[in-house]
Amino acid sequence: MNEIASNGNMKILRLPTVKRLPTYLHILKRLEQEGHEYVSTTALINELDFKPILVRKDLVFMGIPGKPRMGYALKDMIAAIESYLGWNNTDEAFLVGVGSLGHALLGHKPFEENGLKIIAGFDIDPKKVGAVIHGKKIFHLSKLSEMVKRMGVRVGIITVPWQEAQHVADVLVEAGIWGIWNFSMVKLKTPPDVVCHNESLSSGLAVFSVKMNKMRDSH
Amino acid sequence: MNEIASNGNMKILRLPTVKRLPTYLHILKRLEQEGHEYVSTTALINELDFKPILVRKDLVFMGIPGKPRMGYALKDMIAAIESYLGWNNTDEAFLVGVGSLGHALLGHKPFEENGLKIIAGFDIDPKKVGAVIHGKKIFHLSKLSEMVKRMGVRVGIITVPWQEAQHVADVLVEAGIWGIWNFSMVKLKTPPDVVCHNESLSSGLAVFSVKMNKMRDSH
DNA sequence: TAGATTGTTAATCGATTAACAATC
DNA sequence: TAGATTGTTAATCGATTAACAATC
Repeated sequence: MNEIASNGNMKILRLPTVKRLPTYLHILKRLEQEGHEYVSTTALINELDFKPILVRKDLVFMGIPGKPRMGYALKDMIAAIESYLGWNNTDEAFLVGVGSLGHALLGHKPFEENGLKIIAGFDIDPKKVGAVIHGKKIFHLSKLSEMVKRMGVRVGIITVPWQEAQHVADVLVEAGIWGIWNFSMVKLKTPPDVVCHNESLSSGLAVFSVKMNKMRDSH
Repeated sequence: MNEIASNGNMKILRLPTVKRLPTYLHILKRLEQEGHEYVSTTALINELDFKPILVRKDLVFMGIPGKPRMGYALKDMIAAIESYLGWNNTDEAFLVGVGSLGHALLGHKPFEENGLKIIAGFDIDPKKVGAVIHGKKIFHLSKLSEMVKRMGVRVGIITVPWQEAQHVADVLVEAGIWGIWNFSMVKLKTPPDVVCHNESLSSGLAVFSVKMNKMRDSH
């Protein structure tokens, strides 16, 4: 009856749940390091903005069983979440566009712990090509296609200005990439068998701005 | 009857709508620069992942009127969205934690266009203190409180490792900050009159990872 | 046993989508 | 007028919350 919990592949996407998983993971790892073995959802919300029942629903969704009176085994929860996210095996990625955002992502350590290893950067700026940033070499964009093919890289990260984004996506797709994490502000046109996920810092700023305005109004 | 459209203050928050606004804004500005004056929601979705009716609902929510047969006036839409977000007047902000992410945000140009001007950075690393990054000077954390008070800065951006985040938040709150944009992975304990918005790159990566896994499974 | 916690089932809430009348 | 588009009202969908039985 419960298709989700009993289905090992877990094909059903519940985005709100997925977005909460990294937060859970972070807290659970902390608790584990502090020597805990079990945690209850009521204890968890001290570190969390969500209600315990919501956490429980998320865990049911991933098929993680708890023990009445005890809570959930940290080791199992961590393993289940990491496996669900695929963060226990690493994808190699190329990053295109070494501006200030690209620069930061090249050095963002959590990505490597979370199954995404950026192995090189690409740009067209001669001042950047040849440089080594956070230990990763920067190549000219013209090398991208050949290197994707030769090295079998599956993931591309786009941090170029929006005007260039579609062109870069076209090159990546042509080279046979499987997924694109797009930090530019444009909707990319890609074939249906390429995963394309758009990330927008501006959306976060918009929410923050509106919350601030609301607070200001009430003063 | 329609409290939202008729209420100038628009106190009601609809987060999903707010998150879409920056995307609209970006497209609308582009169209305006290309010389268009009006746009219909059906035309808009060429550049968008949403359905036209959803865009229309969002516009009704902000009280932006359209003209049957013509669509919406770009100038009015842009002005209304910017005013709703408060992106037409600028907040000054301090950024704490000049690691690779902080470094990038200091140089992230869209923020300035969107009402958020980072005017200085703070860190405790002697190698960073005194430096100038993307034109912004880096001060020692110990100067933070006094400078917030003296300069009347209202917004703090936290990009320190999670272990330090609560301490930095405490300093900001004590100094009288109004809002905190928190890029660390911990839930900050702040008084109710301080706006605190958490941003998580990991959530984005989680969604991307799960989409990738799903695609892989279907191969 | 008493009590805390899980996990199921049902209720509520809010957002998206559909249908369609109103407008130019 | 005919046709395209807005904007209202209703229907659907999905996520969160509440209530409570099951479990240790």
